[in-house]
Amino acid sequence: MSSETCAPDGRSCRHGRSEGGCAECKVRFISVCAALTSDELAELESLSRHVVHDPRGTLFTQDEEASAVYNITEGSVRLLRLLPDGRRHVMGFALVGDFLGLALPERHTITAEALSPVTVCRFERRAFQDLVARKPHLLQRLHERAGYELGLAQDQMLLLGRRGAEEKVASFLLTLRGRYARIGLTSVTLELPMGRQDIADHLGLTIETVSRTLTRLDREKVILIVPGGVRLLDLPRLEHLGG
Amino acid sequence: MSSETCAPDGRSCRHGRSEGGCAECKVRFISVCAALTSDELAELESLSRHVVHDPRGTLFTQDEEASAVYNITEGSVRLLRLLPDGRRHVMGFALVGDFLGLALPERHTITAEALSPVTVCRFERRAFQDLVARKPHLLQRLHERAGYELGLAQDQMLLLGRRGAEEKVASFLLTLRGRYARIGLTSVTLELPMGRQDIADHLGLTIETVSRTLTRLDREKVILIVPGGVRLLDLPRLEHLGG
DNA sequence: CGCACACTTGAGTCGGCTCAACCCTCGTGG
DNA sequence: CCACGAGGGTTGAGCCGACTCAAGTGTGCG
Repeated sequence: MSSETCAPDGRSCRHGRSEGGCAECKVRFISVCAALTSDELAELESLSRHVVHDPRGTLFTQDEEASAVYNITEGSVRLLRLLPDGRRHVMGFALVGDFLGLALPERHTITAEALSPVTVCRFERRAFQDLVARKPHLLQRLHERAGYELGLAQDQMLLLGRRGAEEKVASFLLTLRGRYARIGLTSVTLELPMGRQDIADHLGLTIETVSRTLTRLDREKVILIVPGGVRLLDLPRLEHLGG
Repeated sequence: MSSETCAPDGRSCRHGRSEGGCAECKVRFISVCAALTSDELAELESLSRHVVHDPRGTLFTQDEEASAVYNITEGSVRLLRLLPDGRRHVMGFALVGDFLGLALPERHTITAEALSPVTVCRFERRAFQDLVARKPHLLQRLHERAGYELGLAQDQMLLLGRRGAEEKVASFLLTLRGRYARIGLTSVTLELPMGRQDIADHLGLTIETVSRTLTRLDREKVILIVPGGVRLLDLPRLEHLGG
């Protein structure tokens, strides 16, 4: 574990060279890296640097210049936008294997904060951009991924426009379940690394409404609230509620 | 004006070879085409076919195989998603210069319907994809555009999560104004090619609430409702209301 | 004229928000 | 060991704004 210059609040960030290397990386086949040959992977690896963030640490901040792009190899991240008047909206949550900054923007449009201990594969944006320019099929892959994100954003808009707190919460749980499944996590118990306030800000509800709705679903034995998550007891019913 | 096979409802669609050619195209410099040299433009032009849609005509439908991508050269389009239960949500509106299908999806995730007489530059998806594969900087440009779209989607999510009908409507008008400005249309009068129901479905409101809100803004002399649009009378106030 | 369609306006209801209190867990320190 | 406080979560009472339902007003068109 080296000790280089780090994020403003030094406590929330440690650096280190990749250990097993990309070849053994657990997100090797679920992330954009899957588009690369082992040669290219080696090249990518030389650009990468593992960074660990403590919970509540900031990966990057809205409007700040985008100096790097990130691939999450461990932990969960919340992505949010702040309004001038102080209100906030949680655009989404990034999980293991998710790529942050795939639009390769000049400036970040969102803030990313660690929800748990988070490990990311960090690439200098400039270097990464150069690599992309030389590897069209990597760009292709990034673009596909961006299309997927766009689809998620559309789903989310639909959800927000759709009224009904129950519908929103049920749909949120199912979506999260689907995303976990996509990366090979199919436990009956759904981890909720984010707090109630985050869920509320994500769904356009208040924390009280989220809490009440979850409690009601629990009372009706659709879900079971457990520490750190929920157990999905009655999936058909949940799907019926969520659309 | 040739007469080839056409959309299912023949009345809403006519084909024709580009007239002035891409070089004289009015969206030449505001669309993705701006990334191309004149040589490439010629190549692109050979793939293109102008198609005219009557109002209410369908350009393409959600879930259907994406056989082509489109560049709008005239008119406005509404983009919507249908839910199994019949509810609909208007994801957004595409204006002159907008590119449809830039994620190059296998299947369309949305339905596109003409709001007015619409002319598009239509490219077979396969051929277009081949061209993109040969021209990395065109892909680059598409990807940038996708990033821009993602930003718009985030703005829209923020808007939907934010309560307050007035805030939503004001923000919608300002956003539309900004988009018109971006393509060189800076009239005081804002064209609203979409109906009240479309605005409502876009903002997660009901048609009555949209109507009432516009009426109130009119009464308070912030806007003036005119046939086919609104005149923005008190921009500072509107900006204050919309954030 | 009469119909269709888009939009407006009004009255009453209801779901989620606001405000406020309370509960529980966990870490800290006497 | 318990007291304490902080933070996250839950629960309750009342209110308010957007929805629902319903009727009315245009405007264009055959």
